[in-house]
Amino acid sequence: MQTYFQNLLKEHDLKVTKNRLMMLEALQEDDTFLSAEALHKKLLKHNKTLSLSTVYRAMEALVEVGIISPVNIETSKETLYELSHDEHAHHLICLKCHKIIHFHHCPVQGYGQTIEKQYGFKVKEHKLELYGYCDKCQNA
Amino acid sequence: MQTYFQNLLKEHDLKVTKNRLMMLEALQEDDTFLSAEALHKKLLKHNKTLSLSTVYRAMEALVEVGIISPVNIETSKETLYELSHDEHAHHLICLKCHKIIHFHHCPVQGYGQTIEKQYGFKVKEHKLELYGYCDKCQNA
DNA sequence: GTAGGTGCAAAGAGTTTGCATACGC
DNA sequence: GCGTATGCAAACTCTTTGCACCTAC
Repeated sequence: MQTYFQNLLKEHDLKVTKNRLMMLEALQEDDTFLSAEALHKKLLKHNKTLSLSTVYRAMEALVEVGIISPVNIETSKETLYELSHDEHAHHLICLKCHKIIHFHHCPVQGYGQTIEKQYGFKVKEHKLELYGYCDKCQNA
Repeated sequence: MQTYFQNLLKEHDLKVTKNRLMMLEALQEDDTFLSAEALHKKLLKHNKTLSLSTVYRAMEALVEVGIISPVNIETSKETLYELSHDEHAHHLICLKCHKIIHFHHCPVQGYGQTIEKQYGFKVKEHKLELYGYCDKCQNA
């Protein structure tokens, strides 16, 4: 599995460093969004001198080549990061526990054409977030 | 028109002050989103000693009672504010000139039920933003 | 008169940058 | 060895807070 990330970095002309591999593994392990600070805190166990700015710089580089994706959600001021998925996805965000759930069906698909006709606006991408309460938090 | 805002403030048990009226008028005049700083800069003409923290505190109070709405969009780090509209709306955001256009038809309406069935997630609100290029910027 | 609003300065959170050193290739 | 990555400290941006004073009601 390490080999996979090593190749991924090489493919994008990024140097393979221990720090970057750790970050990618941590993101994979959690399979959810992590803030730069959360990632930093988590990885200090493995590299006591890891700097927060290194995390930010790595996130920047990885976002640029598309290996990871940043998201800014309403329930947090921090930018969160996750491994990019092939599939187009949106998010369910629990207002109580802040858990983030991906869902892959996109109710907005094809809607860009309607908008283009109506507003002369060329839609390139979109962001849909549903806020509410998850299974657990509803029953608590 | 001033009277309208005065009443609006009173209705929500907020004191009617010159600063707050100015802010609401400025937001109305622009009919678009303004950041706290943009609002502050704009109003310094009318009140030379207006403090940025006063703007932030006013925004907080006005958001709390629903007179204005905050939005965090991907093209700006700052929180932007606008007068609340009765109608449910989403946004088209130009990636070049950063203009924001409201649109009122909601393609996600009723979609919450599908999500609730599928994920046991109770949807309370949602946010849809379409990013792309406006009329003008497409032809430039 | 009293509670809430305001200005100013300082603090705080999140993020970015400059620079010297270390490391991948 | 060259160029990128890293650690550290400092700077920067946006926002919040403490406190004394002021103003709406």
